[in-house]
Amino acid sequence: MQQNQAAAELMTLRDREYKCGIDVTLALVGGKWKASILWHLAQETMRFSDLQRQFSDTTRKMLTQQLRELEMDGLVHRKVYPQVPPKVEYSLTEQGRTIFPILEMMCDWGRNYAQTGSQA
Amino acid sequence: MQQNQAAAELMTLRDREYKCGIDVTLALVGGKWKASILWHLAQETMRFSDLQRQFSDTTRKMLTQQLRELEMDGLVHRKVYPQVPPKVEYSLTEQGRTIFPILEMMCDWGRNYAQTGSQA
DNA sequence: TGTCGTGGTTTCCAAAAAGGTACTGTGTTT
DNA sequence: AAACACAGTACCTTTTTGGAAACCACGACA
Repeated sequence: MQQNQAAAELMTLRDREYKCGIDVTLALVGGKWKASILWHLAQETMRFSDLQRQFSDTTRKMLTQQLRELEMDGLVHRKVYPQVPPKVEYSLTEQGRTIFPILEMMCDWGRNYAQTGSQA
Repeated sequence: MQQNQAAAELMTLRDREYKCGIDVTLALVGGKWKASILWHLAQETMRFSDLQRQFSDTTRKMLTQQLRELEMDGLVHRKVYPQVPPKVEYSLTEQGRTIFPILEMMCDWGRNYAQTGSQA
C-alpha cells in the first residue's frame, strides 16, 4: 500500500496527471526508443549520425523526435557546434544519469527473461 | 559497449525480435497499465473487481486484455473459482515477482522526478 | 556550377494501442 | 418471473505512434 505514506496527491507531468511514480517513469522513457537511447548515451556521448548508425532500423524523424522530448524532459543535453556541415552531440544530463541503474536492471531482466522465462 | 560480451544474438519474444534486454522488458510491461497492475498485485492478490476499483479510470476491457497478456507472458497467475457469481483471483507468479525491484525503483525515481526533476 | 555531408523538417499514410458501449452466462435472491 | 453480481466478450471508433519519402540550409570542395 504505497498510497498511505507518500502519495495521495497526483503528480503532474507535461499537463498530464499520474497516480503512481511508475507511470511517470514510463511516460518519460516508455517510448519505443527512448530507454535504448538513454542506455547508449550512458556509455558515451554520441553525434546524431552515431545514433543513426546504432538505431539503423528507425528513421531520422523518430530519432530527432525522441531526442527532443528527452531534451525537454531534462534527461539529455544537446550541444550544437556552429559548423558546416553541422555537428550535434548528445549526452546525458545529471538527471539523465540517475536513471541508469533502472536501465541496467531492465537490460539484465529482459535478457534473462528472453533466455529462460519465455519457455518456463 | 554491452554488445561485446553478452549480446550479438537477437532475442525473440512473441514472434518479434529485440536487440536489447531493455526492449524485451518494455515489451512485457511497457503498456499503459501493465507495470501498475504488477505493482499492485505485488502488494496483494486481488480479485478482478478489486482491480477495477483500483484502476477506476480504465475499462473492464482494458483490464482483462492486459491481464491476459501478463498471464500469457507468465508474469501473472489467474485462478478461477467455480462459483456463481464468478470469482477470479489474480496474483504474481514466481517469474512475476522477479520484476518487483525494477518496479520499485521506477516508482521511486518517477516520484522523485515529479517533485524535483521537472523544474530543474 | 554542381554535388556532398550533416542534421534536420514537413507532409502524408499505416499500424498499433486504447477506449466506449452493449451484450452474455448463470446460480441466487426477491 | 425478474433483477442482481461478477467477470467477462464482441464490435466499433478514436487516439497515439511509427514510418516512408521528399525537401531544406549551408559551407566546403571539385
